[in-house]
Amino acid sequence: MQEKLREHFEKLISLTDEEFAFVLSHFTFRKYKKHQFLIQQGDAVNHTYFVVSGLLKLSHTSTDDKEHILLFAMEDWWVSDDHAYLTKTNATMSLDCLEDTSVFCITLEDNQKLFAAMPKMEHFFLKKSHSGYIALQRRLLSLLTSSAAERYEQLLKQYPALMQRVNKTLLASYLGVTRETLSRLTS
Amino acid sequence: MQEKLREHFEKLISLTDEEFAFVLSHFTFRKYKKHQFLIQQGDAVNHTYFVVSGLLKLSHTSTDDKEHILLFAMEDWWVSDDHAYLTKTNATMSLDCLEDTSVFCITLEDNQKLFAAMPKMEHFFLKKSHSGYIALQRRLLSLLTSSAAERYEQLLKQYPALMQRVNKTLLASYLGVTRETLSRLTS
DNA sequence: TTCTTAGCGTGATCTACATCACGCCAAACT
DNA sequence: AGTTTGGCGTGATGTAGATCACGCTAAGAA
Repeated sequence: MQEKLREHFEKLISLTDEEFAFVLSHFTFRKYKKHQFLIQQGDAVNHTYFVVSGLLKLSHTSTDDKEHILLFAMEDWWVSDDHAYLTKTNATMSLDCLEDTSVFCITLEDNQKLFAAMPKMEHFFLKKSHSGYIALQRRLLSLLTSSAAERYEQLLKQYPALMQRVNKTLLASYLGVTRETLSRLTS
Repeated sequence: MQEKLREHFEKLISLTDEEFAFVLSHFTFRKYKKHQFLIQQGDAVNHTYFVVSGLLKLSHTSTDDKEHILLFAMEDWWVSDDHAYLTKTNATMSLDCLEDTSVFCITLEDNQKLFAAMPKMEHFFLKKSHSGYIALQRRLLSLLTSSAAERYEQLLKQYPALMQRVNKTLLASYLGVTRETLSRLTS
């Protein structure tokens, strides 16, 4: 369990046992059931989360009550409403479980303490942030350049595992089309 | 000129004269004319750029020859084809000047040296990366939730200065609509 | 068991936006 | 001065995808 977290860090940086123990002391382990919310749109956001197992969705519900999915967070992903988390403002997004899920979470204060004490953790998160940024850019381009059918293909290629775990209504919402349109694309 | 760069860093971290001199030694100052390319789609990407003055566009041209704009980089912005820069792969985007532009640029190697020597620079870039990520998320949501007219409004509000500096064809391409559609929205 | 609800497909219709095709004007070459 | 080019508006028409409205099936809940 802790091993998952450690292995995850050690993909990019190396840690002694003492260092990892120190890092770990800043995190809390938690379990959630399917349908539970980690973040509710409108509420405060106290943590950022590392997914040990399970599946979450980060989504925004617009005033016309439509849900738009920013990302599906699977094993080994970091997820939160980053803006709300970093600026201590209220969430504009919700984060909830599509499956039973276990996470390590960390508060902003602990995060800052950890960074101050261990520059290499900042190095780690800079790399993570870069990958996240690049993935988002790719998705933005995909929305700008591709039709719904093409975006679906790309998603299939990039995250084949998702298809087995997420229902089509949610996939459609991630792709930016309606359930009906996605259904017609696949059938 | 160097002052611009220093002030920019000092919005988030503080630097002694010696430290700034050290930082500066990793950068090169360059000037480009309107229509010049800093990055060409398909070529290698050797630098990331800090815009001192002027205006650039980062864009991707798809196989059907349509240009899609990822961002307009104004004064004080950092810009590159990040993925190509960080992984030393070929650019999938172009970066070119909409106005005469001056920049500080840095290679990946110098960047890494700088980070290794000065953790606080890594701290600085982590914050920048976070803001970039958050801005991209906002834009993604805007594409998912809003009509062309609404996106135009939002852009007006967020970057009023852009309207004076960028022609409508490019604005349309940033918004993800055709020139004609944008024209009909505004008239 | 029966009732309710979630997931999915599908037809009919509607609409935001794209595409194609003009014309006008002002800037910029030659 | 004349000619080309870029920027912009606008009409007519086409189309991807939304919306509304069904019905079917399977899984939970009472």
